[in-house]
Amino acid sequence: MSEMRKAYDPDVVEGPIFESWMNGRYFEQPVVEGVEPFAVVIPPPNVTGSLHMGHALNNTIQDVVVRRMRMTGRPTRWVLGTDHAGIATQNKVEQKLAREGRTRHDVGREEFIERCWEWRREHGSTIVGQLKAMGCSCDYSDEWFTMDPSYQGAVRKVFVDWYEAGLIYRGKRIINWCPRCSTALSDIEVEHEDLDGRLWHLRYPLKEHAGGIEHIVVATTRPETMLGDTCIAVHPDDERYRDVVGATVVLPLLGREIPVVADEHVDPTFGSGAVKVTPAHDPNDFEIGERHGCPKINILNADATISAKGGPYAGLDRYEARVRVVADLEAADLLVKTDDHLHSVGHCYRCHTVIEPWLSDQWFVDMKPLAEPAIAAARDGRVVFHPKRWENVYYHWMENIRDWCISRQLWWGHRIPVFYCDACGTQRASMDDLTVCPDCTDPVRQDEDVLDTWFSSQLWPFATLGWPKRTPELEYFYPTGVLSTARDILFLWVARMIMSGMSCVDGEIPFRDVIIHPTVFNAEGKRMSKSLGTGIDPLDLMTHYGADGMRFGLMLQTTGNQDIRFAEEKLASSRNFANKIWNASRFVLLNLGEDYEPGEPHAATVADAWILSRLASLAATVDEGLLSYRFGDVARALHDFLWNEFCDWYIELAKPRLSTGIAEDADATARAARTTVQRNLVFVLDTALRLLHPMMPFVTEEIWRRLPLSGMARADSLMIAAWPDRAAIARFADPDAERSIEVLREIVTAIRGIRARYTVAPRTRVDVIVKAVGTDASLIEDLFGQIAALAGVGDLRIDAAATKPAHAAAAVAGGVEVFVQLEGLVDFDVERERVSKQLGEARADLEKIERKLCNEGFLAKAVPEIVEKDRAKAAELRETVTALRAQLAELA
RNA sequence: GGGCGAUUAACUCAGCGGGAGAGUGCCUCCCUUACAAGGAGGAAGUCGGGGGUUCAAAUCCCUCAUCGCCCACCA
Repeated sequence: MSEMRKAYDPDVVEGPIFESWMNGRYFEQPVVEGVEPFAVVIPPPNVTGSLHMGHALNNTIQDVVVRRMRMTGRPTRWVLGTDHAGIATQNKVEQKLAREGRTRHDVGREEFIERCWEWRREHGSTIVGQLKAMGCSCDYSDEWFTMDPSYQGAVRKVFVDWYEAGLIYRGKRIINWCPRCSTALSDIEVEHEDLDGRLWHLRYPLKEHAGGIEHIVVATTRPETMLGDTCIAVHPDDERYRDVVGATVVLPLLGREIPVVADEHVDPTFGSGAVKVTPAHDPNDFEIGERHGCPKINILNADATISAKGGPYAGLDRYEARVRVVADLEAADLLVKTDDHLHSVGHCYRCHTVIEPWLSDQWFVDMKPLAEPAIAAARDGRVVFHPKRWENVYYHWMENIRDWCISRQLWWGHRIPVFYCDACGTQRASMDDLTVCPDCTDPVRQDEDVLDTWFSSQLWPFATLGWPKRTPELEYFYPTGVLSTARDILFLWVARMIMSGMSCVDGEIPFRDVIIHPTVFNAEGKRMSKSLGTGIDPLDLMTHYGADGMRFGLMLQTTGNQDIRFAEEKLASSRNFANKIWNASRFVLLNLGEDYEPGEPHAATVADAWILSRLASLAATVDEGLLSYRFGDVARALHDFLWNEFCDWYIELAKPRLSTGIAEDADATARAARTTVQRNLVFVLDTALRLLHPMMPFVTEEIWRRLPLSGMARADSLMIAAWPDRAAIARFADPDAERSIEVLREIVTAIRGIRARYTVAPRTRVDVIVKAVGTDASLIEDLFGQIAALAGVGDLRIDAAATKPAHAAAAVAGGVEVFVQLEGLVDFDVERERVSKQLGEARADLEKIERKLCNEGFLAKAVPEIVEKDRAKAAELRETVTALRAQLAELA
């Protein structure tokens, strides 16, 4: 094993460590009969994607959960794979073709799909390599892709099953059409954005006056859609329009005659109370049209130009047509007015083009029957959301669920397995590719469309375990344990996995715990976006801070909050933390030497008892914290223990025994003391490294392999070493020792404070008198040597009746007085100012607490422990005030 | 229109019913044989405003303000 460098260098360490994990095949997990397993499926990144901050966070979370579980001995598999990402991949390949001056239609469907596979072969492993760089412990030997042949079989099976069960149907509906992607989208793939628009008020003349009315005013935000109007609707109870219901309106510009109908949907208080109805381009208007038997005129082509139905406007782009229609209406004096109007406009979630509601034939899934059991699964606690509040978001969506448009007019994806026979007019879904009609033997044609990518990714937790085959993996690892993801795909993916999982796998949920992690925003609080240049590349972060530094920095920021405003300084401090641990470990290892005999930890001194007690507390905090997914709390606890307790105090407290025990003239007692402290250092470090490993896998592994462990404690890798048993470590809990070290820390800090105030050189010893009585005195007496060592004290004396020597600076710490002899150094003005300030503060505190103790309500109603605690506090403050008064008097 | 989250030190955030904390930054001193990516000491906050509940409120309730997110058939 190589020499430990002075500074931890992730570049040198991470590669070989990861390779050793791969070689050890620790990531792989076969079926082990009779032992309860634990599985996690990775949210499959898009095959087009590269690692972004959301991935970095989410995969750190999963790796932490998975690594902890693996160390507990549960057979653990983290299933890996990528998503074929229909629209995203198709866009990439189309862009590539465009650079060759061609479109997908030039190359044809077959070659285009081959191009997509080629693209996947070239770029598809990018993100997997990046996961490895992060140290993610996925099973890389079992990588899935949502277009794998077996996965295609699973998708097809679900489609056919649901089709035959009547859950999938085809219909002519208003769907969301993206003119740029040239495909339908589901409702939740549309992102609504409030935009400043306009509300145009148009005057539609009646063919013949009715009830004294010559024309009806209607309002619209999309004037060009008037080309497709097929009726005017008013509310049935609206007195103003009572006489025109049933009358005929002459549609401006086109001259089409359309009726006025009465419909409950119209809000009589909005605008004029009359609505133009365009059944082919608005979902509400579609409903009205259905109810009144009005024609549905589609005035838009797939690319959002005006269709032949648009008369003189045919061929114009939708926005150009808008301008022309408005201008023509104004010229005809049919434009009443134009208001500014803030309204919500739908955009494609892939390319942000404004979508058009468009009437077309599409495939849908009837969701209500699927949603019911999935709602019940959350209600009865089989599926639990973390944080819990997301459960309500889930219920709200699931209980108002609408049918899912699953057909996409793309080429890259799972082709809809429905075959049409034009000869006998039948259609059927089939597991096998059909060429001829089973009924009439005429040739059949397959549906041209592919399925929504989410239709295939919803099968991820069971299709990656071999479903529809009843594989041993499926029987063993399903349901999985944890699903961690971002909140923006709660509906798109998580809810649908629960529904499809329960539908396909015997009603069994796909996972028990759902972690909805925070969204990572940049330092300005804006969404990280590659295209906007507001993103941060996790790979850059890893080169600066190491994989461990990035991971731990993210964990520190993963609190209950729903957003993270990314703070890079947390990564810097995490890198420093790795270095701190590295050096502390180097210190421990350098102090083991030839003479080290491994053995059990032992609380031989107060310091030993204290650090073992703190370790017991840490083990409990980390274990409970990870089980309840409170990553921020766990990271903080590890950081505070290792840095502020182990490094700052225990190692310092250990130094005298280490050096004394190895001196030439060391006796048997001194040598034994050295051995004890060595064993304690190794034990505490070993345990802490195990607890830290899930969050900082590389540095912990590198150090741990160097520790001289034996027997049960040893393993080939920390990855597969035993997770600390917090119940077993709990035996070290020692509140008395914790209090003692607290007093020691206060006294040492007080002496150091005085030294700093008078800039006493580090090597200079100072003489100190401690004024203490009773238990304090004997406690301090026990810690004499250690206080002296830590505070640079020469002569340390304890005296119950001491008064402050003339040339001393004084401090009050933890109820005892400390006098530091500083011949000729003390500045009495400085001391006076300081002591009187402290006295003021102490008196204010005392006054406050005494008022409280005089309050009868407090004495009667507060819990006894609190009253007792405050009484003790008051007593201590009284002593402090007395001491400070005396000091001030002496300074006068 | 409905729902959710946030508002604590200059910055990023913990704390969520009993004496205001961390990291970063800032000030002073120190290359003391684990660590200068460090050590020691220090300054810094009427816990968004206003009500209320309670012996006790940063913490619970109401309300207002500001910022952010989600859902909704806002012509």
